[in-house]
Amino acid sequence: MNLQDTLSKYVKQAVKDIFNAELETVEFQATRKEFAGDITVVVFPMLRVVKGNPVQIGEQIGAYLVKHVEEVKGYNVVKGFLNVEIDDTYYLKFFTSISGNAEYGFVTPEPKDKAIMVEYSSPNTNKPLHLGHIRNNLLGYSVAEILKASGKKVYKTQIINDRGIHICKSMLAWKRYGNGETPESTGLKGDKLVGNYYVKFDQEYKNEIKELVAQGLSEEEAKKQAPILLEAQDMLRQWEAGDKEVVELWTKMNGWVYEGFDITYKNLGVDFDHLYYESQTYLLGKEFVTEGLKSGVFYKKEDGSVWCDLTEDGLDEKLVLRADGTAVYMTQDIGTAIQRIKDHPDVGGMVYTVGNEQDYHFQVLFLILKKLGFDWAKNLYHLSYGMVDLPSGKMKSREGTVVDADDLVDEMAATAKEISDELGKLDGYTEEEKIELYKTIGLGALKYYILKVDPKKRILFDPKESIDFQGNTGPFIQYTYARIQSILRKAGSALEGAYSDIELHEKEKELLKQLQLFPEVVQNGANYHSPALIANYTYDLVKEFNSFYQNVSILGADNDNDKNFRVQLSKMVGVVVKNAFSLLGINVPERM
RNA sequence: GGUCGCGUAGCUCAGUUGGAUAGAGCAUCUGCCUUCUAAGCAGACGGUCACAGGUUCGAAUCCUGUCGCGAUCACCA
Repeated sequence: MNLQDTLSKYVKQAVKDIFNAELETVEFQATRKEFAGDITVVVFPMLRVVKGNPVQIGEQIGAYLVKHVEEVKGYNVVKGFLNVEIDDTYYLKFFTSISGNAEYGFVTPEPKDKAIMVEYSSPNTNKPLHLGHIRNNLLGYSVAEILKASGKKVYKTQIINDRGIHICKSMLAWKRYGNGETPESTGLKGDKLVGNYYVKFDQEYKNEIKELVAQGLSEEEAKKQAPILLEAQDMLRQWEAGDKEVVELWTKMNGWVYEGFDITYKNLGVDFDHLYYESQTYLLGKEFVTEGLKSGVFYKKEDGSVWCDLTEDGLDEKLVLRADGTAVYMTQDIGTAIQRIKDHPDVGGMVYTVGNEQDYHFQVLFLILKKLGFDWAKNLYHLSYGMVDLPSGKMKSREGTVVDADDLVDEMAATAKEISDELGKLDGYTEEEKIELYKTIGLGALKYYILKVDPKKRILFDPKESIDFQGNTGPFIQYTYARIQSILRKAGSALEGAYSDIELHEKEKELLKQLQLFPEVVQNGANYHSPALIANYTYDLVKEFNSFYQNVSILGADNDNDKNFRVQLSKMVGVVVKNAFSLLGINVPERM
């Protein structure tokens, strides 16, 4: 039984014994720093069942707790707040129970429990990944790791949007203007090469529109009739018909893109258990549209298009199949979801990491899947996150106003190198070790910067104001970890030495309280799908440790008893920092 | 226009069952490296929690309205 449960029980008993009243729940909060005490009971809510002066009530309950609860050594009452002082032995007992547990805070999944599938990334295969994708990847990966740590079995997946008109645009532009260029011949990453032709297409398209407008067409007409667009649409039809030449080109260029993506994913440190390709799932979606037609979930309009009427649910009518029988986004997503459960029958729910611009789409998708009668449809969650905008506004691939993912990762590492060189603490490191470290720190800064903010809020990213390495940042936390490791390297026998009858320093007690919170933080992070909770917790822990470090001598303690305890406490803080950061996908260095 | 989300210090953000004088970082200013890593610590400065009502012993938090920003309302994805 934890402290709060114990106190809760005795507070209820006190109210019963003293006031002859029944208390439903007891409200607790952490005691503010300016008051003595470790945990605070809020008296006000009790006034509903106990009439009287809150201060007096607090006094009486406080006295009762001191008398009956071993862990309570004192109390004070301020207004309606009963501040309870807890004996050091309670905290020391807690520390003994977790010390040396490398998995502290993490829960091992039960094999019989249902798994969760987490989808993230899911790019189009016509352009390189940019900062917006980075947020998506970091969020999805982190939430998957947090769910795992909270005791769930997790599959990471994505749906690769590998078909459609956007791909044909790059293909056509390459065919027309590419002169047979390849990643090998140009030295470009495959996704970058293909992306260039996507941009090229757009330029030509715009030129053609201009010409047509000059010839007297309206802009709207020109946009529809530009020959290059018509040709791309023709290419899409050929692809759907299985035209050998088009499919070959499609396979080749997508292959280049995948090679490029793999490098980016590797650099970001994200991975997937099972990939899905739209080109392989959209047909299943069509099948289930037919099923839904039979069962009356959908209906067909005169022109042959198929719709779902959601007006009774407060939404609109939604198209699920075009009049010409081809699939739309929704068709494909229905098929993908069903395919995933077919492949992984142990999956009982899914998390979709997709930007908030698609909130409506997922509301509709989930509703349709429910209407189709899938029991897992009630466990679908749209992890909706805000856009990453630049000071100039939205990032647009076609207009080249994007922060490229690979470039940004490189720049972060370069900044880490600059700072590290200036500080010059890496004597004895080989060049390879240094490069690895710069990457760890640079990525740590980037990942923390993005993950510490609430997913649903939009992020304004100014490339001119580089990401900080001081204060509430990834490198600060990594630095603290390295600092702890430095102590442990010098600690010798104190790492294993016994200790007893410790009189806790205020800073030590604060650290122990903070350590106590970690398991709950992991669960909250999972429940709220929020890496930000983990990030903020870690920052608080590390801040507390640094204060301890600067105010209390660890290796220079007065006696071995204190020294042993402090070293082992520091080690445990390191373990939690490392574990917490692993949930954010951030590595920690031994030195920096 | 309908729907959804956001609005907290100059800037970036915490504040998740409604609780004490709203907290951090950056920036600005003061101190602290002959002692365990100063990417640090200790402190100062900085707020009509968008605005107006309401519920409550108590509201940044819940409800209503207003304003501002964003997204969405495609036989696009």
